[in-house]
Amino acid sequence: MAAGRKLEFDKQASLEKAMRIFWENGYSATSLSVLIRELGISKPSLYNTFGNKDSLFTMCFQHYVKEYSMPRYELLRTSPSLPLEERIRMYLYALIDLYTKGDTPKGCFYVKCLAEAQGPFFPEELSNILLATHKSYCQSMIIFFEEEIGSNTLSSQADTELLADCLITTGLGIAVQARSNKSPKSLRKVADVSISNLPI
Amino acid sequence: MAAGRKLEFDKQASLEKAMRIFWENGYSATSLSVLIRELGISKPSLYNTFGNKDSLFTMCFQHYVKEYSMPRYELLRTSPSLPLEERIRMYLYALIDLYTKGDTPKGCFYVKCLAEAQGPFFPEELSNILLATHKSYCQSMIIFFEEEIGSNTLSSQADTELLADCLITTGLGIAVQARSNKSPKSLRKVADVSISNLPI
DNA sequence: TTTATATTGTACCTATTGGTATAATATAGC
DNA sequence: GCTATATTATACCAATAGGTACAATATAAA
Repeated sequence: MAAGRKLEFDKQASLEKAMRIFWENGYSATSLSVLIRELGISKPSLYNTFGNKDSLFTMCFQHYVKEYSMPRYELLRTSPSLPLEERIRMYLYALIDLYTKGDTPKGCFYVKCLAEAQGPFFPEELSNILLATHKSYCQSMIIFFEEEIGSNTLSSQADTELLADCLITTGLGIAVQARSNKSPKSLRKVADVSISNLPI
Repeated sequence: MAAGRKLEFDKQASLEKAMRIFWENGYSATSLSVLIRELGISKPSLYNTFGNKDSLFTMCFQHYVKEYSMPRYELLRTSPSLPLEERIRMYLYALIDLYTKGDTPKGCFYVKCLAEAQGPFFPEELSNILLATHKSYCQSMIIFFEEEIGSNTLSSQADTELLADCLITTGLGIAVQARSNKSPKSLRKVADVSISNLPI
């Protein structure tokens, strides 16, 4: 173990807390003073552990993708015996639950980041990370559908890029609606219609 | 005419400029100093004409709804001889053009506002206005579909609330995708799928 | 032409922003 | 127990935030 005084707080727990604050308020509206007050640590401790505001935000975003987005995305591959349509339903329903239930803020942190990015006063490096992540998310959704073709659960005629775009767009729209207090019940109905329409 | 010195700038033109700045950057990331620099007016002039930052933002939002959202929404009622499906397509295509083309910022100001609202540091009065507007937008979309039933262009069995939710959710998702640099071409394809799926 | 009113420019206000220097404090290895 | 290292608390920094007081300036009505 390295010499020196020990950290007096749990780094992962603090990251989770910070992420929820950004999730609720966005990057610009979240100040360092609020962060240190809510995390219960001092400013130098925050800088010592997470770098500056931008790098903390980046870590929060990656934490969200890893711990919140990815597990839902992976529902598409678990239960491979279920029809593709039903796995997509599981995926969308899980997103709806995430966006509307539990003790986390309403809506989707990922979508909030996408909405906030790209302005001239938003740090360019952060924008690049957010957009690159979204691009790779879209790409992996395409790959998912290609693999479905490979395992004969999807017609080889299917337009995988279109399918990916449709599914992702539905998820994004649902996220905005959830943030605006739409009920999970009505959003599940929307998801059902969206699924029944997919050209699969 | 009222006595006193005349305004040295065009109030409507300034409102449009301010709206585009908010559209690009959101409420929190837009500072008064940027606004007065870009509008080319002094701070007291801004306060004299538009109140404070919050009331200027509110005016910008209402300006957007009136001048940008509403005209697209009304495309659903113009050309009543066209099938409902085709009018919905016109509506969604017009939104896609707005979100991706022209000299206005990418994406949808309305969606950006919805995404930013409701945090504890976002002025509560603004949140209320944004959410109330969204609610009434959803409501008027329901009414639109009810009127379609009345004019026999939609089955009386149709679930108007579900139809409204689906159409609006699609529009919101497309707005986020547009902000994230998706091409209008691919978004039109998504819109087409979404329309072909509508339970009409 | 005076007078009442409206807009302007300059200068200023307090509070908060993101970020840091410094010194005290705690720990692990020797 | 000493020493090197890591974390802490306190205090501070310049820059900017939203907002205003005030005097100068321009205008329309009387």
